[in-house]
Amino acid sequence: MPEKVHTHFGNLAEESAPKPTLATDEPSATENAGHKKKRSKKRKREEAANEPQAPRDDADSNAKNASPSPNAPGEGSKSEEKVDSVPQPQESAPAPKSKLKPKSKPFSDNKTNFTSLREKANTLYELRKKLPIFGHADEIRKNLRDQDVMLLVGETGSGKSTQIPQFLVNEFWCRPQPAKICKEDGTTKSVTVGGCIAITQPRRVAAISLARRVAEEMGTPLGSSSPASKVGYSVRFDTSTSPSTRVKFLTEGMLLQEMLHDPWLTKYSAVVVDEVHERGINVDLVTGFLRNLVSGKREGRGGVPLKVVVMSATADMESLLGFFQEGFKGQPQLQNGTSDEESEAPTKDEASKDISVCHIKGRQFPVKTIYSPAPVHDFVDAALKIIFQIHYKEPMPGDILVFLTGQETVEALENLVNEYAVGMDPNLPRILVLPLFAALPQVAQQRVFAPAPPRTRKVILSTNIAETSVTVSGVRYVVDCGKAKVKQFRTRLGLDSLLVKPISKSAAIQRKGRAGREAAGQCFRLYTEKDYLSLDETNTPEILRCDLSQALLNMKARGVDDIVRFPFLTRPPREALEKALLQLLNINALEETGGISKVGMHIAKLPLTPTLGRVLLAASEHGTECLIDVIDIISCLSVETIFLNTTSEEKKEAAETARRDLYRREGDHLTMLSTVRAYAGENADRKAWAERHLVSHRAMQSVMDVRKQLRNQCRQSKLLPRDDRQDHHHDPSPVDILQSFLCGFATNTARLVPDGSYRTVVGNQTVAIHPSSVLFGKKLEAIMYNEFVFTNRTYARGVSAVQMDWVGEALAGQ
DNA sequence: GAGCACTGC
Repeated sequence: MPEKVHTHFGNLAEESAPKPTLATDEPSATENAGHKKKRSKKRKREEAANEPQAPRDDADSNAKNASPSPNAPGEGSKSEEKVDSVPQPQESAPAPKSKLKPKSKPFSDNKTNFTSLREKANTLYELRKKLPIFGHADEIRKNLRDQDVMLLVGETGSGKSTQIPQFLVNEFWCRPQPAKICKEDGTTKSVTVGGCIAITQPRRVAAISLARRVAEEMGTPLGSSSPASKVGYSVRFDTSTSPSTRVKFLTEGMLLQEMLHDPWLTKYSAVVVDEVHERGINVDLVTGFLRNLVSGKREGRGGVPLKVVVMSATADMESLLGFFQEGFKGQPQLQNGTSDEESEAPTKDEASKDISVCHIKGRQFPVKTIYSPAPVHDFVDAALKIIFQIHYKEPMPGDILVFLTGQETVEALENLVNEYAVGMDPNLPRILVLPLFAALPQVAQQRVFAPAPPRTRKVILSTNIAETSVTVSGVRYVVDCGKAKVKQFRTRLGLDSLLVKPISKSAAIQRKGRAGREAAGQCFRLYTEKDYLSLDETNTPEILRCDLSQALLNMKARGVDDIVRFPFLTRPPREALEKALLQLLNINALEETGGISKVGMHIAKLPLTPTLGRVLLAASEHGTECLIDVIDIISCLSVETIFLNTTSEEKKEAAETARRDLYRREGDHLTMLSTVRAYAGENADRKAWAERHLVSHRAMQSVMDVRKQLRNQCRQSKLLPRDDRQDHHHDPSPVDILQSFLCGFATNTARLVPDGSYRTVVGNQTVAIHPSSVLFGKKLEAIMYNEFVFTNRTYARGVSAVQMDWVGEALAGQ
């Protein structure tokens, strides 16, 4: 029910703003109202390589968001850093005959204009010198000469992500060191340790664009474009490095993968863990492994130290400091026992006992905070008032960024602002409303980065995507509803909940900061100061909010037998750990003793959740054809939803008909299979095919990437024949496929009860088929589902019809 | 009758 609320903010006069009667009289302004289906939705955000975004005037975030393409829209709206673009090599260019380096990848050094690279680097150097971190270079170098671990608090805009690797790369300890390592049989082996710096990032876009930026600053070609390239990156499906790579940006997951093969990280002299405050689960694993590595005897590195820099934007350094100190305290004194005398590695034992801490101010303009004087019940309505208040009162230029909770509230407010703007004083500047959320099609997202037309104020209505992932320039006003949707895994129910929750103080500060990137700004918080003070300090780490089975299997695969003694940055509750262990036992990934099984080892190497990995192995027992089909389905399940929502009514009709030949009565799994097959079988124009069927072309491209990766892996592990180049035109066997899935998802099943609803087989919970399912509204004996999610009610997503006796068998088999 | 944000040999 819409409530009339008075949102009078500070001393800002309200009378000049139009009275938003619409907002208060119109129920649809609320979170659950119905301004929906106005636009095509559900498309994954463009991958890094195609993501043009406006550059910014601070190097740090500029690099993280900058467009890879020199001609991308949005680039150059700020001129400060706009320099002649460096020639960007194209991966697809045919290999020219190069006299210089015949072994090099297609891209030739004779095309790389080193002079122009150097010139550009010189220009950039002038800008680098102005970064807040630049004056700390010597201090940072000294810290890391003396100590192995450094914690660095660098506020946004300090330039830490781009500059730290450059400060360190020419240090003596960063050179490759000859070392001898003891092998298990007692013999020693001469190896080279170190030489490279790894910098981890939570997102692929950031990893790629930072690499590009640092390459420019260092005046070196990027990645695999030249064998002389000193800067590269590595993200899933896209690794670009050269034999000369000294600075490598990678995603956290990628470093974990590298550690699975090289637990001692022998390639690296230093690992920089960036954006730790975001606290994704992978950061918790990485820091845990790194702590063991730096505080241990380094025998696998021949005693050569590994420098670790942990960087965060928020000042929550005490817990990190305590975490690493604990590691040094608990370990035996470093005796450098296995290192050899010729090694030039510093042998200062005491160095590894200490940790340095460095604090760098950000470069930020002041932002004035204005709180709501009274609690706000309808933040869409409150935001509407504030938007027009700002627009009427505040001078141009100055765009408005509004943080909302989800697509629904974004679209509701979008409609209200547009309706309202019609009656606005024609002498006022115009308002351009721009929605921004991850499911928004790429083209629509890009409109946010284009500068506003003359005499127009942009009003960006965003989910928390704008908090970290995306930077919009031109913003001077932030309106913060104080809430966000958070996914939380509830261990006891095995249920994922997506709920609107208050944000943390650090998120509130982050949102506010978005107003002060280019000039002084204002932040309107749609909650009281008292509410602010009662917020949690930091975001709940992901490790406390997610299913731990994959993380635990990962640890087991690395030989961490005693999970309880693993150094967790934040220790998950015992119950969550036990649940995950039980789940791994159920799918036979662990032995009864708790050690990893052969099956588990196999699953751990797959880029899949343990359950999906188990399904893949089960399918291989049903034969090659079943495995091929199950890989197609699993590929769909590991990307965002592949079906787009229909835009207009007429289009909907046509699309529904076109899609109907893809639908399978067995359920979503076989529907996905038929979709992948049809898409892969389309040789003429896959994009047009996808459009005709209202299937997300982007999602399908990811599906094909995953499919290729999984097929390759199955070939390597001999689950698939090496020469399966023939097309797989066999008829799928739904029974084999669904029974394979039941091997992983036996507990994700529900049966129909007499009142027509479904109850879970384990736990007897009520569950409804999600409206996105092809089985929505159908009554079947029993269903199996991939996800059990709570939003407004409990839903099963990724649903297929199964028989109760299969479920019984599958449960018995566990 | 519905979709916060990320990510992986």
